[in-house]
Amino acid sequence: MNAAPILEPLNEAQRQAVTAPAHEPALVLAGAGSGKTRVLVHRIAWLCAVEGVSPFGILAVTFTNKAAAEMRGRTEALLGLPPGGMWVGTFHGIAHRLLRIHWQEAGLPETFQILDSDDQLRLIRRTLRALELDEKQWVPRQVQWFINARKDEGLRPADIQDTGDYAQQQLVRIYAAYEQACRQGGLVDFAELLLRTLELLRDRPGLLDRYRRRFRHVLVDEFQDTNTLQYAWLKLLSGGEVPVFAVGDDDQSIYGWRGARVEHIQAFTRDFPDCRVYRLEQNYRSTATILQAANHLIQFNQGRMGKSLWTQGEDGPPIQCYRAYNERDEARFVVERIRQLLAEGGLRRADIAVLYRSNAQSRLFEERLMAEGVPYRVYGGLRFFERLEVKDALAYLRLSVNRHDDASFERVVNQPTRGIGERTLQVVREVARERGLSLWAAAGLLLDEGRLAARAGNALRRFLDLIQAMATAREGLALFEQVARVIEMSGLEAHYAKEGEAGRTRIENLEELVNAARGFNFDPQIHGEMSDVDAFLAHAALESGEGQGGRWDDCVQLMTLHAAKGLEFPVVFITGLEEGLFPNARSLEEPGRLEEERRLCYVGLTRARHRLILSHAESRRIYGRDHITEPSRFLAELPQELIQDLRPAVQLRPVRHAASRRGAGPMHESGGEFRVGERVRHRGFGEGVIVDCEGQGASARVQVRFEQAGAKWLVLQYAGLERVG
DNA sequence: GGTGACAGTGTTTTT
DNA sequence: CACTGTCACC
Repeated sequence: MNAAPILEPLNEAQRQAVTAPAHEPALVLAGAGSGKTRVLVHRIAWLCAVEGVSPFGILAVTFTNKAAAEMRGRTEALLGLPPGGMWVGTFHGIAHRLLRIHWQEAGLPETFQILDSDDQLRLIRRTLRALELDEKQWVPRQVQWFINARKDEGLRPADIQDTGDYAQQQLVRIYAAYEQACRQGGLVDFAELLLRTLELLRDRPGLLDRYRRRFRHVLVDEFQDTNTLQYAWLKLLSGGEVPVFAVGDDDQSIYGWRGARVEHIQAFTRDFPDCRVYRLEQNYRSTATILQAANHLIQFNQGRMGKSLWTQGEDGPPIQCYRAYNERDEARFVVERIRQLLAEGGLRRADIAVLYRSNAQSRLFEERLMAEGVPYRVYGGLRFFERLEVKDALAYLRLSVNRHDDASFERVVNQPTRGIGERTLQVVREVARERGLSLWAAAGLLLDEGRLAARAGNALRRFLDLIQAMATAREGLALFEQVARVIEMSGLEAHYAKEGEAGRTRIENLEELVNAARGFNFDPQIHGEMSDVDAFLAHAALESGEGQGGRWDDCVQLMTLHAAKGLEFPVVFITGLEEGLFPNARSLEEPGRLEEERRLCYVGLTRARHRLILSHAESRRIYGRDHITEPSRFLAELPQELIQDLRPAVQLRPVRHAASRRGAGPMHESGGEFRVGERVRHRGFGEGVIVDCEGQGASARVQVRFEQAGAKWLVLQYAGLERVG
C-alpha cells in the first residue's frame, strides 16, 4: 500500500517515530501539542499498511475511554476501514475483556460484576461492620486507599510482609475479609481487573504465550501515567518479544498521587533493551509566547528527561495577569474579560476555558456567569452513572440478574423504604455470615424457617418476590424495555416524585438511563458471550457516562487543571494562582509533590492556543474565613517580560449612593460611597484598602485590609471611614 | 421511618 | 461556608 498519506502529514521527528523499526521497542517523548495522538494513529497505520501487520495483531492501550474512542476513530479514518480484530481500549477495558473470555481460568464466576469506587467503599464499610471495627479508627476511605494501593503494587493479603505493626495487621485483615466478600458476591473492583489479569497471564504460561503470539505490537498512550501494576502488565505481555511503542511526556505527569510513576519512563529504556527514544518538540498548538512561558516554568523541575517546545508560529498576544482583591473580584474580572472577548467576535463560548486547582473554586465563576447570563458548563463532579438514583436502578437490575450480589442487595433492600429496618437486616447479615451465604440466600432461609416477626417477614418476603418478579418480567424484552420495566417495578419514580424539585431531576435521570440503554451498542468483540444486560452493567461501571444527558451547547468551559489535560482552547484562564491553593498547601510538604504541582501548571499553560490569562486574589475566603494570600511562586517562575500586568481599575471619584443605584448592577461591587480598591483611613486601625463590599443602606459593610491590623469587616454607618489620596 | 439539630470535615480523579 | 453523617425524637 502507498505510504504517502501516512507519512506526508508528519514532520521529520514524527516521521522518525512512526517509521521506527517494527521489531524494536520505542519510547516517544511527546511534548504538549506536538502531535502525540497523531503519531500513535499513524504508527498503527504504518504497521498495518507498510509493515504488513494484521490489525488483529495490534493492541493499543489508553487511560480513558475518550482517548480510546478517539484513537479508534482516527485510525479508522486514516486506514479508510474499521480495523477489525484490533484491540483498542483502556487498561481496565482490556483487562475486563480478557477476564470475560477467561473467567474460568481466572477463578471468577461467569457473571462477575464490576464494582466502581463508590460500590467498593460501601463494601468496605460493610466489611468493617462485619468485623466489628470502629469506622472512626478504621476510616473507610483510608482502608480503600490501602487496599487499592496494595493491589496496584500487585500484592494480595498473603504477600504483605508482617512488620509487626498492629495497624497494618488490621488493615491486612480487612483487606482479606474484603476479598472474601468480593469472591462471595462475584465482584471485581477496578484494581482487581488489572491484578487478576496480571495473575491470569503470569500463572498460565500457555495463555500468555498465546497472547504474545497474537499481539505482535503493543502501543501505549500517556505512558507517564502508568502505575506499577500497569507497567508490570506491559512488561509481562511483551516478555521482551513483543515490541512496545510507548508515548508519553514526563512533564505532564500529574497523577503521582494516585499511584502513577513517572519513573517508568526512565525505567522503560532499561527494561526494554535496544529501545530507541524519539522526541517530539515542535508544538502546533500554542503561540511562541505561551511556549516560552511554559518552557521557562518547567525548567524549575529537577530530573526531567529534557525537552523544549518550539513553534514556527507567531508570538501572539502577551500573557495577561490580573491581581484581584479577592476571589469575588477575580470572578468578576474573569467573566467581564470573557464578555469582552466574546464581544470582540471571532470566538465561540466553547473556545474559552476557565481552569482552577480545586472544584470548590468553580462556584464563584458559576454564580457570576449565571448572573451575567453567559452559558457555561462545568466538567467533573458526579458523572451520570455515579448518580444515586441511577445506581439504585442499576442495583435492582443487577440484583435481578445475580441475586447473590450483596452490595446491590444492601443498596436497594429498603430503597424506597418498604419496612425492612436495620434490625431485620442485622439478623439477615448475621445468618449470612454464620452460614457463609449471600444476603439473598440468608433472607430466604430465614423466611422458610419462619424466624422473623410477622411484619418484618412480610416486608422481606415482598422484597424477594419483587426481585423475582423483575427477573420474570424482563424475559424476552429488549434491553431498554428491561431497564424501563425494572425502574417501574422498583417504585423509585414514585419515591422521588414525593421529593419535589430535586426528585424531578432524579426522575429525568432515570428516564435518561432508559435512553442510555436504548443507545447501548452490544459489541460481540468486546462483550462476547455476555447477555446484553450484563454487558450494559459492565459498560455502566467502566464508562462513567460522560456526555450522557446534559446538552452540548456552545458553553464556556469550567474545569480543574487535571480535567483539562489532553484538551486545548483558544483562550485559557488559569485562576487562583496563590501559594497554598496552587501550589496546593498539601503538596508543599514533599518536594516531589511540589514538582507535580509545577507540572500541573505547565499542563495548564500549554492548554492555551492563543490567549492566556492568569489571575490570583490577594485575599481569599476559604471555609468561610478570609485569608490574605501570596501570589503563587509559579507566577514568579514565568518570564516577566512576557507578562502584562492588569490592575483593577481603581475608581477614584465617589460612586452613586446606595439609594440611587437600584438595578445598576450587582450589589457587591459597590458599598455605598465606597468602592473596592479605594484607600481609606480608620481611627483605630489606620490605613488600608477596601477589598470587598456587601449590603446597602444601613447594613452596608466593607472589608478593609489594613496595613497593620489585617482584614476587617466594618459596617459603613459606624466605621467612620475616610477616603485617602 | 422521616425530620431536625449537631459535629466533623474539607486537593487533584479515571477506571 | 457548605456539605455529609449521626443521633435523638416524634
